[in-house]
Amino acid sequence: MTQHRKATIGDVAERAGVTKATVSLAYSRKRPVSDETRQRIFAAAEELQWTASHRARALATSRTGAIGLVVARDPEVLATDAFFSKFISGCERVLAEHEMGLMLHAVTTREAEQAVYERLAAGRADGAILLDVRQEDPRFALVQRLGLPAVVLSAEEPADGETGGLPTVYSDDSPAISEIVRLMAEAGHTRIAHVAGPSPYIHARIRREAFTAAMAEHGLDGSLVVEGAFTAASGRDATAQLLDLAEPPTAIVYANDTMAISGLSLAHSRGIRVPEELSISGYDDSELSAHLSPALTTVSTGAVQRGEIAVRTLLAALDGEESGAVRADHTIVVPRGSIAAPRG
Amino acid sequence: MTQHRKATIGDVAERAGVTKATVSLAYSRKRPVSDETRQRIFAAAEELQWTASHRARALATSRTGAIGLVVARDPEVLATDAFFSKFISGCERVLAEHEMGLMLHAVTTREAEQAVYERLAAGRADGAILLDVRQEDPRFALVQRLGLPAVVLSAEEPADGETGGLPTVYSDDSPAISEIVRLMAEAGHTRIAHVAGPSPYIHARIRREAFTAAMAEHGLDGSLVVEGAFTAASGRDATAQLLDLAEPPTAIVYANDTMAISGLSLAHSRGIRVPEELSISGYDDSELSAHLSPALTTVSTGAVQRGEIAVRTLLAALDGEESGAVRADHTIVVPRGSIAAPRG
DNA sequence: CTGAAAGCGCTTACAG
DNA sequence: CTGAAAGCGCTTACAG
Repeated sequence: MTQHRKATIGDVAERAGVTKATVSLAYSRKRPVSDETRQRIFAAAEELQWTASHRARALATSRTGAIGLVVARDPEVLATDAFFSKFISGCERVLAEHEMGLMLHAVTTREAEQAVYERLAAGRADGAILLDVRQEDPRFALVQRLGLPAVVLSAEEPADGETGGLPTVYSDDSPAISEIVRLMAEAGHTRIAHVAGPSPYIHARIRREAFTAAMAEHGLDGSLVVEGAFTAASGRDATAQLLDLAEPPTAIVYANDTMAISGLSLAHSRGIRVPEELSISGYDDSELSAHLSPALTTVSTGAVQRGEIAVRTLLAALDGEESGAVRADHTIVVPRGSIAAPRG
Repeated sequence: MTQHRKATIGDVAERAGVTKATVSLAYSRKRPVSDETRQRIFAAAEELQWTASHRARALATSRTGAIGLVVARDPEVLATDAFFSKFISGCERVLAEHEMGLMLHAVTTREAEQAVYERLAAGRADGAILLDVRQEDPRFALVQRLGLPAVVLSAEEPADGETGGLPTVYSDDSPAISEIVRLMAEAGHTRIAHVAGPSPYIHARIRREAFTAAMAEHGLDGSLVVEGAFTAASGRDATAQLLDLAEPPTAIVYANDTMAISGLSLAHSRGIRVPEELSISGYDDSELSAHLSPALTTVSTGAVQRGEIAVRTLLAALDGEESGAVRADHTIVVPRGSIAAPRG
């Protein structure tokens, strides 16, 4: 009989000759339990192969023990973007410490996205992390209406009230872009282009603005910008467009590695040597970037650390702590072989 | 008052002048409810902004409404492997139809892996999908001991009892590899090498065996195999090793795109032109593969469809249906420009 | 240090 | 077609 159905806390209590409360307390340590009693309880649990039901615990504590992450990008992009899996593994690291889990949702439409947040709020998760934040992102209001605790991951320090009062983990993408522009400018490049990410994204906008600003600092024209979609296809197209110009750039700053890699490949196919004839840089520090020829100068975004920090911040918020904006300062340029002096 | 705490089914019932059971039934449609009553209930729910608590429902139904996916690969690999995100988005597609979710766990150690499965079994998920299956995978016994329903995703038709009686979704990786070898052999290549995945994985073994068998069919020596780790670094190293041979291969069959791309890049850096001097092929059909120069001949594995099928099979198993082994036949070769006749 | 009871918010037989 | 009640398996005040 005990063989077939899963043991419950009641079975353990009975076997140990105590009450359910005592069993619960023996594990949670929220109240002292005598050593002897504890031994009996643990032994009984062991024999019955009992572990507390997450479902029952969730109802009793009003805590699900999971946080939600919804990604609204195309699976193709997800696949090639180095950020997500690093970020997720950072999240997992700290979730595991708390025996919590990550509910991942991949959505492709706005309606699906909204439905997912509603489900998360209905008890599928205790909170959520908002990625790929857009200008005046409607999710800020949505999670608040739903009463779903959330932290937002941003690429710039949020202005007051910008994220609707949600705790924000941010890293400033600007300095890295400035440094790359500086590397190129100091190498002697004057015609430098930027292949940006989709403009609604804050991180894409920040990188683009940082590019333009840095160009100005060096007295260069920073208006040569083409908008890509973070995909290999768009990186290739944008690069073709730039190389077809009457006066093509001698250096290109890409907003992510995927676009940089397909751009590099396109250049090669046209017989344009990198970095001798064209300097390039990526963003994300994907594993591949280090193993290309030339290895790609890119930006490590500390995605793993940011995942850890984002989860810690969310857990703190769940415990009622106010955290406001916390800076995750792990963004650094990784110089490799894809930038050199321009020809002639 | 109703403003602050979330409304419960009891509040809705009271407002609609019915019992909680009727509210529940009005939504689940498990029993007829008169139109008029239903209207009143829906109106009350609307006013109170009520949605059923997943936590309470989970306890009452003994269903969590989520399935577990644990990936035991390095985040770096995850990041570059095109398979996972496609597979996950396939899973999501059908999970969304059932208003279910995906609990994702990234683990790096065997102990962590086991702990995660225990938590899943303790009520964090209704079932799990086993990926990256190894020979005599210990997880088969583990999930059975834990009473956790599971389906396994495999790269060959499972022999009787091989997966411990677990339903298996399989696709045969062999034909695609055979076809690639055929393409290379018919182009005139005789020294063809294989950069394999880690041998404990069944899919890596199958691709390797398929390579050797296909080579034999063409009367060629299929022993030139180097084992990689599915990473860019390992693809680069394996390629260097092969190109350093006294008689280097004229064609290389890689076990995934990431290794092929870094191999391609290494070849370029040595001034070896692809495909003129070296033909190569990948596996996975990553987005990048189509946008390289030359575009990579690769294998589309139908990862999205396999995700869908795996989840459907798992859901069927949860409903008590026997399914045994189901074939997911979506693996096809995607011919592109990276294979040509050998020189001279 | 431990017990007895109520409660978390649903669903599902059991009656009518 | 609907009501009243029990139950899912925990946790947490409340007593002692």
